[in-house]
Amino acid sequence: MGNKITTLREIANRLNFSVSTVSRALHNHPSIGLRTITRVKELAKELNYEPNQTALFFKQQKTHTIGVILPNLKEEFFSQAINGIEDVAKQNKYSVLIGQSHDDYDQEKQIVKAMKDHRIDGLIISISKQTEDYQHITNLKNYNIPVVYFDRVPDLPEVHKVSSNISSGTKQAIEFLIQRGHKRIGVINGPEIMCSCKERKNAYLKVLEDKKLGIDLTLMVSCDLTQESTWKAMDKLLKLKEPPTAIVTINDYVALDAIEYAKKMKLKINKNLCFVSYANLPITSYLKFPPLASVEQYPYEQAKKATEILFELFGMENGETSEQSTYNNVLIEGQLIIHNN
Amino acid sequence: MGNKITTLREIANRLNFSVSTVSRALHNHPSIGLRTITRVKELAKELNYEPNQTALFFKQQKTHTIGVILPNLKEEFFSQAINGIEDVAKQNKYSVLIGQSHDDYDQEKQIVKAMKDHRIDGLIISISKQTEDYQHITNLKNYNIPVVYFDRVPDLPEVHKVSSNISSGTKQAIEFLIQRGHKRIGVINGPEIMCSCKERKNAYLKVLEDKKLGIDLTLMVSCDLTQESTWKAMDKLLKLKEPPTAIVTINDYVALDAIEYAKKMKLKINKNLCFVSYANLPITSYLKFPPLASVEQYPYEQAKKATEILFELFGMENGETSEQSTYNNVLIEGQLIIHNN
DNA sequence: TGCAATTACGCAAACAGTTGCGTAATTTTA
DNA sequence: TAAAATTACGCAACTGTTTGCGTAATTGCA
Repeated sequence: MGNKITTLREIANRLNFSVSTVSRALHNHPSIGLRTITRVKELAKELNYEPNQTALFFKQQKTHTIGVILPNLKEEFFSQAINGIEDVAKQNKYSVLIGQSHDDYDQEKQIVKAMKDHRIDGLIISISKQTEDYQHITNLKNYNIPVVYFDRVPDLPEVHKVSSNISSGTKQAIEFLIQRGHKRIGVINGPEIMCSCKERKNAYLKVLEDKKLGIDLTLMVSCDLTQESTWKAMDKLLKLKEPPTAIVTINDYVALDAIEYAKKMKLKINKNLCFVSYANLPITSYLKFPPLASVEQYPYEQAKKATEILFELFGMENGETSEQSTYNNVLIEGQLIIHNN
Repeated sequence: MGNKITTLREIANRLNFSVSTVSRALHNHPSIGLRTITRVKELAKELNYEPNQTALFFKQQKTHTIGVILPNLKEEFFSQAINGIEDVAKQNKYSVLIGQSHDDYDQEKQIVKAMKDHRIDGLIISISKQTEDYQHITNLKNYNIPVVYFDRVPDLPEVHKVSSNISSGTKQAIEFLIQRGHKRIGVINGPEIMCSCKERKNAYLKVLEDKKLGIDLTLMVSCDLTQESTWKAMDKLLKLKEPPTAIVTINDYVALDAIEYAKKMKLKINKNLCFVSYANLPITSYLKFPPLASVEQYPYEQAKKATEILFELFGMENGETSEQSTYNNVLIEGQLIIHNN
């Protein structure tokens, strides 16, 4: 019943050893006699001794915990990502503290603070769509908490980050549409402050230029990822004098909303109007009207890689506490997946 | 730059006070003079003092952390649930340690151990579909770690749990189908070891009896939630001499797999063969062939309630360390949502 | 048999903070 | 003006574990 938790002292008292001897015995320290080691280990097992991690966390200034902050676990993209993080963490015997920003800057800030207070050893973060300044995050280096960004990464040079290669993904998407004969290709992009959106924009323009299709900036609109703003964006595109015959959307969720709007407007999906997007969510395979194709961004791999980098940083810390000279900026190649319908 | 983390000692040394005075000053202890309090607080602010939580965790034997173990965040049900948990945790200034069992008993055990070692203050868990014995969890009471189960709860009397009222949900589902004229209603249930599955079975039988429809046990098959076993289950049902005209499945994911199988068999979904399930996933609204109806189980509310109970338990702990006389067993009423198609 | 080497263990500090108790210094009271 | 009350602070212990250093006890060797 009142099963007291066993401490080193308890074992030491029972065997008339000092606490330090017991500690060393359990760690097979060479200066402890074999008989002592045996006796200590036996009693430790009998009493089901388990070291008090909080004491260790405190002493070692390490919590064996990493923080993970992402916008929203409801998005399959992120719930896949967290698997990659958990898997690597588990391999390294680390625990995972989770927090969702819900794409809200203030919440993100709060969570970062809570995790810093919790003395996490490192942070993996995909920033909220509202986040424009990163002080609350970069500030963590004052506490020696390394940070690795993934997917939604900031446009800063001196950070570690893993993200999808939006340029090549966009190239694949647009070229796919051009090959299918589309000449007017619209884009529903995300908020300009998101780094990936600039990249998407530039890649889009570059492909059109390379293919000599001519550039019409009215074909490029943006949304803030909500259904409402997506519908507004669709409205703009469909009201053009020459509306697009295909639309590339920032992700599958926006695509679904856009498709819903198009249906309301009595357009035949993937006939009058084609859609291509990013993320390649598994659920699209069950859909009535899925996008024609979607750029798979490998969230599991992105997150896994980010976490691996974080653990590499843990390893390096010992050697050079000073500023590192190199920052990881990993690009994961996307892959356009064409859905058969 | 090498911004050292400020400690109480640092402040004490600079002001020539003792550490204890500084500590008390920061807590507005009445025995500290106003001037001292002011000076201490000023310097603390200047040096950006932040208490070392790991030291506090250690001293107070509390980590202000709750553990959450669930089968899989990929399921929207659970990613909604975690919002409920996070919200309540945040209100109480608690952090959330996460772990996914991936419906694997051994992984669940490992995670429980890791969380116990981490000295979480309490645990919220939805058990894996493989879990038959609960010792690894009930064992936590030896460490004074209270546990609240939710959704997938064990069939034990002396535990705190929150789950969906499967009986009433099932009643709604079956009666809905009967009202629509169905006389042969099949069921694809989950593994018998899952507590909710027994309940579903009993509720099903009871409704049929009440409505005097006659009971044919061949209409009730089970699966282990994988696509493969769902297809096998469908195969059994469809090969009956008199196959069912409607099928109730344990959840929407199984429904989707079952529907896919039915399509392969050239059946007209929701014409030849109707489906009703549980969970009411948001994605079903985008589906080509959604189930006719689905029992909403309010994962957010379930999880929120479970977490609230956990915090109540935290509060009680002080008063009575002995065995509590009452155990929470909350049933959340489900609601059959009929999808318009 | 006496000295060095080795073996086997204990002491105490350190991590950062909280808190019971003790005690100077100041103020109030008679 | 001395005693009592109050104010304002410090000492030290405590949480569990690790680890540098010191030292008895044992062994080896000459």
